[in-house]
Amino acid sequence: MSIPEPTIKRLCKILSTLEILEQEGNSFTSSSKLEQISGFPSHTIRKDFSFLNNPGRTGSGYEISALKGAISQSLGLVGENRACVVGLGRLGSSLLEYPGFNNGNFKIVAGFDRSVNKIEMMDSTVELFPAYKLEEIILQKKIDIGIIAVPADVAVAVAQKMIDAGVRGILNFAPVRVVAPEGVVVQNVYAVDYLRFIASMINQR
Amino acid sequence: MSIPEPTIKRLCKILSTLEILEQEGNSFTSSSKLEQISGFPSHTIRKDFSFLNNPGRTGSGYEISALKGAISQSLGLVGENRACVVGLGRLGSSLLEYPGFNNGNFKIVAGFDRSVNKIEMMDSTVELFPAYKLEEIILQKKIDIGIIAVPADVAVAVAQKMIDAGVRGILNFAPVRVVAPEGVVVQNVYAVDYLRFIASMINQR
DNA sequence: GTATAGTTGTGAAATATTTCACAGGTGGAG
DNA sequence: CTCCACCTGTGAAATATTTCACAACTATAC
Ligand SMILES: NC(=O)c1ccc[n+]([C@@H]2O[C@H](COP(=O)([O-])OP(=O)(O)OC[C@H]3O[C@@H](n4cnc5c(N)ncnc54)[C@H](O)[C@@H]3O)[C@@H](O)[C@H]2O)c1
Ligand SMILES: NC(=O)c1ccc[n+]([C@@H]2O[C@H](COP(=O)([O-])OP(=O)(O)OC[C@H]3O[C@@H](n4cnc5c(N)ncnc54)[C@H](O)[C@@H]3O)[C@@H](O)[C@H]2O)c1
Repeated sequence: MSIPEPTIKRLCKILSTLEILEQEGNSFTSSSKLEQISGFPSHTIRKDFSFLNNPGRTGSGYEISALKGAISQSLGLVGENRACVVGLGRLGSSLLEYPGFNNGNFKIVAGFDRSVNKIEMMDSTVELFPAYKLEEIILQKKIDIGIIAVPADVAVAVAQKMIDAGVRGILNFAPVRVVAPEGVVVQNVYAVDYLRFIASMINQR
Repeated sequence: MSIPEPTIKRLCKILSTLEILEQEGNSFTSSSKLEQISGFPSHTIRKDFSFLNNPGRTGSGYEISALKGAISQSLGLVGENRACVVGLGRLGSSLLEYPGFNNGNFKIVAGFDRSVNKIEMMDSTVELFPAYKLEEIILQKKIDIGIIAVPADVAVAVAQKMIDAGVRGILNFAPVRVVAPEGVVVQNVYAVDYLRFIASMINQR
């Protein structure tokens, strides 16, 4: 039985929440605590968990580490998904050290910028390359996911190169709608969309 | 009749798409063209538009500027929503000049950072203030929406100050789940959630 | 004029998702 | 032990959303 998309999105958020709870020293939680933190109703959360295999124990709650495992497994978040960041300006350099990008199932294995100078000056734990090596390195390092942090006018071209080189997913921060062929998953993070959503909730509900 | 939330989110994205189309010199479009760009099925788009008042003309398509107006109006995106950015590091300084934040219904009217030095050195068209003036300026400039771009460990405190000062919406980029009382709309942009969503689509569908 | 290929808008049907209700379990206090 | 307050898991009901189908319209070409 396939998991509904709204459930997948909630599970992704809950996974982050669990990591935060764990960092704070908790090892158990419950659907009602998760409701308080995440805002999703507890019955929805329990229903979501019913797509997992036996994550909790009737009567007591959920053991966080087991729950994390069950969610990761059901979402197919196994193994190590390799990603790269293209465009090492303000946003891109921040993303290189974004906590959580290098935890668990993800690893940033390369950064790219057009400016060779910038690459040489930057000091990062991630290996950096000039932009013209993008396709070569994606193939060589078997990179699955490309993260776009370049100016809008070159974003589509960068996306095309990534697709040609065989990435299977793209996370695009540039204010351009990247489209991809069947088989490549794209998420466009267009910041103004969130502002609009906030404003529409403020102004009408 | 209130607009379904999935429809609202799609309309927000379509609005961005329309702006891009308009910049490219188009003045008409159709649901099938929008399908190609946005990925949403054309019948869903038309159904979404049925919540607006008469945006298009049967037979021909949609006039982009009229459509933009109809969407904005229905979403309550009227007047000028004033916003501020707190934390002017890499992400924050990029957000200050993010195109689209200062277009149409939004205006960034202030930036804040803890480092007074940074504020004095930075050169921006937006007025900048030291962080301790946050509440004062939010009140004075009647700021509706706060954007958080500070490190995770201070994000909750910053959010609380914003709430106390009376913002009605918060867009949080720090990897912390900000919770707010009824009446304050929060959107948490937790980048790793998108990576997880991409990975789960790649690995299972 | 007439065909043709496109278009919108929208009820109704088909699906998907959320909510409800509750059986049944747990653990701690007295 | 009993009581109490909490918990999960899940079918079934209620609701929300998407999809379909098509009448009606428009613009263009010939
Ligand atoms: N979605 C969001 O939340 C969000 C937030 C901030 C910025 N942005 C967007 O992210 C992008 C980057 O913003 P920024 O402020 O970091 O810009 P920036 O100007 O600071 O950095 C852009 C970097 O890209 C590099 N670059 C340019 N062309 C390139 C190419 N063809 N290949 C590789 N590298 C190239 C430049 O050398 C530069 O280092 C912009 O499109 C911006 O609008 C999105
Ligand atoms: N969601 C995303 O897509 C995304 C992307 C990149 C970064 N981030 C997050 O955004 C945040 C900022 O990242 P960054 O790389 O720009 O960090 P940064 O270190 O470059 O900048 C942080 C800035 O916040 C300022 N600051 C610290 N405490 C403050 C306070 N109490 N009040 C006001 N200003 C304060 C600092 O002076 C600094 O200028 C981090 O939490 C990061 O994890 C999110």
